[in-house]
Amino acid sequence: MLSNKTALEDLKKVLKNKGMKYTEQRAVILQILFTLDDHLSAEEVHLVVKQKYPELNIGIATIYRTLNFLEEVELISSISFGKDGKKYEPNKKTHHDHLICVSCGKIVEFYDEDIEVRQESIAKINNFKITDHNMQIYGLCQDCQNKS
Amino acid sequence: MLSNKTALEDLKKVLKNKGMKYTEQRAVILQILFTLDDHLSAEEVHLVVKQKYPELNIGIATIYRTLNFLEEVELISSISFGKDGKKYEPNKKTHHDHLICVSCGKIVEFYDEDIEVRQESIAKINNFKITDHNMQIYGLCQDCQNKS
DNA sequence: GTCAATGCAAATCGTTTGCATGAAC
DNA sequence: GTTCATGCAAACGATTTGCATTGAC
Repeated sequence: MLSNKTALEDLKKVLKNKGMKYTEQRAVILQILFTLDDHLSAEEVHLVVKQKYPELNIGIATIYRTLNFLEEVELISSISFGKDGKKYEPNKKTHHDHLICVSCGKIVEFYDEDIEVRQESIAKINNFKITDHNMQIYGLCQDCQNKS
Repeated sequence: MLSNKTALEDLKKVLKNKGMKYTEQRAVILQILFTLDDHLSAEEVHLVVKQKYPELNIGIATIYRTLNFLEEVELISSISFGKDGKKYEPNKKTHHDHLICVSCGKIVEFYDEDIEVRQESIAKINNFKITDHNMQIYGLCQDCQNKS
């Protein structure tokens, strides 16, 4: 479990290791993902940065470059939801999957041990060595069921 | 389970119902998905059509329009794989999920009753009414494990 | 002072749309 | 003959790239 603070420390460490530079842009993008702790698209991150740090005048290219980098070094991760495209979240938590409301877009995280175990056996049966997996359940959340 | 033949019949029926026209382009695209019985991207479908029916001189716009239509009327369905984007498959089979080799791109289909049941309970716990779900397991297939 | 990172604009990729032409009915 | 479907090219949205400038070290 990474806190906001340790994530920043990790960023500095990784950058130094790779001979890369610590910049405010990189720090800010990482912090936003960790403090908002939500699932944000690249554009959404851009909006938040512009709003919270207008003096930075950050470009969309930097957003993309930084998100790609942060994902590469595993400080954040991304998932592609059907229509809504790619979204990023901080790597704070252990593995989990997502319930997504098809009406309002709400995202609920869940973890199910039984499913994890079954996935392992399915991979074994098919002679696959798992590197990763993801699962999305789409449906109507309580609120949206009530509305209709 | 739809065979190649019945799929074509269904297509004709749907088109008539909707006051739309039966064209060779639409038939050919449907047939390719049913006979190859693989997971193809729009571009891949385009390539196959051009190769197998060069005289049709089919445009990429028609490919997209037709794939969208066929998916809408549920003769085919699509899934988005991480890096590889959207792929289409014929609606021949019952529901299933996918194992995907991260090295060679091979796709293996599977169905697991336990997982389906668990998904239902997870949705119930979170007050979601499931409309759909999908799950991908990424890993190395047997062949690619041997290579490395 | 050096080298990497940034912002900007142009380029690119996958997909969609507008429109004149051609094919199905 | 009417209407819908097609091919083509232009438009589009999301993402990436090239390049001159700026900022970290």
